[in-house]
Amino acid sequence: MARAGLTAERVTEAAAELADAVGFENITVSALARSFGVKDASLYSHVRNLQDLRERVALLSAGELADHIAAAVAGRAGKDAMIAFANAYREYALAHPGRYAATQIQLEPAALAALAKKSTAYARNVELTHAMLRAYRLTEPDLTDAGRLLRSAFHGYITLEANGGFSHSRDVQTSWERALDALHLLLEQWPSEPSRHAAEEEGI
Amino acid sequence: MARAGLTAERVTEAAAELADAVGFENITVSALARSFGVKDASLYSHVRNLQDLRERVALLSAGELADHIAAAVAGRAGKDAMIAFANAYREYALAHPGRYAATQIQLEPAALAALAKKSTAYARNVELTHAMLRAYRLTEPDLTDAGRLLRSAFHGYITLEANGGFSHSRDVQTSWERALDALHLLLEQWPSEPSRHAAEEEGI
DNA sequence: CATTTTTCCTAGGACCCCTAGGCATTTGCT
DNA sequence: AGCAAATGCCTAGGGGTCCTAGGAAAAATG
Repeated sequence: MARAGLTAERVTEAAAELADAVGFENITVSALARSFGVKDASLYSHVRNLQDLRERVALLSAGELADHIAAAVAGRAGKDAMIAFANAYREYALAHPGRYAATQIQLEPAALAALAKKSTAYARNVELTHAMLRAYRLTEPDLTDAGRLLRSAFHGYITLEANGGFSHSRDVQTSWERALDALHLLLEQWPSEPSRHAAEEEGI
Repeated sequence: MARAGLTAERVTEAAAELADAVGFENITVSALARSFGVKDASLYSHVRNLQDLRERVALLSAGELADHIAAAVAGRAGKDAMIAFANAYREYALAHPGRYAATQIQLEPAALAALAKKSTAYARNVELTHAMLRAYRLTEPDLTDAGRLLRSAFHGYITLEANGGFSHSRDVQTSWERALDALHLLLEQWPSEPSRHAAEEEGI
């Protein structure tokens, strides 16, 4: 019988496709085997187990996401860069929901270490965030704090949007653009110290 | 043989416990049955199927979350209310990760409609957000936009935190407090129109 | 062409979801 | 209290998934 020509890469790629189609949580070794016209046991020559498969999809996707963002941000600075970053991030997440979900799982330290040589897609994402923020002249620890807030807002907005969390009639695209305007403003005036006003009102 | 005394409520409650222990995605009818010392087929008298069980946990949790927030916000206004809201939200999510994850699934319209009489926990959460924001004197559509950004930031921060997305050494609690300060500032100066500055730079 | 390696297979165990149908316990009615 | 009805939990069983062990055929290597 002619062989299917499987490799770890092809399997991972197909798993990513499947994830986008049915959701990352719902990918299954059986379905993957069916899509190759192969018995499920055959896949275990290329992938250790389901968890391993998921981690491979996660690493693939994180790399793609970083590439997509890097391409969008290249040559831009300041607000332009921030907007481009945010839109690239959202585009990828909405176009590839399964892959994006994959990037959110926490990897085994082993999996991370094994792929450290591949310029860890994960670290790149954090680097990209920091590079983008440097235009706002923030220094540590503000850089980390602002980066966390920004990534939280992006990630939160996109997952809520994708899960139907925004039931209101207000247009989602417009809200997104307004959110980016607001975040830009926030970065320009990042409060370097906890507001004194609040501290006074708190104490008694 | 003595009966276990199951009801839909007790089963749902136990499922919520289980979700907090092993993760919402990993709750299983079998494990639940074992925890009651009962065969798994027995649970299907109280719960239609696994999806039904998940929806029940989601509704239970959404109600608890709304209660927790409402209690924290009661009697507060302005920044106090915003901080209390945010901290209550985060507390619940970190203390009950499985339940919190449950609140993020999208419910069947049928499930929502069936529970509409129970003052839909979901609508209450949106209401609470809007009530909190009214102190900032925002009007529609800014109210919706700001609410979406705020919920996104909270949700995003918490899920990233829970999934180990903040690997940096900077203290997570401090970052959170700084994020709340920043968001307060943002709400006080919410930009009612897209910034003209950006519009000029965009065009050519 | 012979040997080694790789790819894919069959067989099978463990766990899970869910349905059908039956006995036993509890409840409600007279 | 006694009896019927409703309910709670059971056994039996089918189908799906993950994964391992060991074998056969194809491909790669000498």
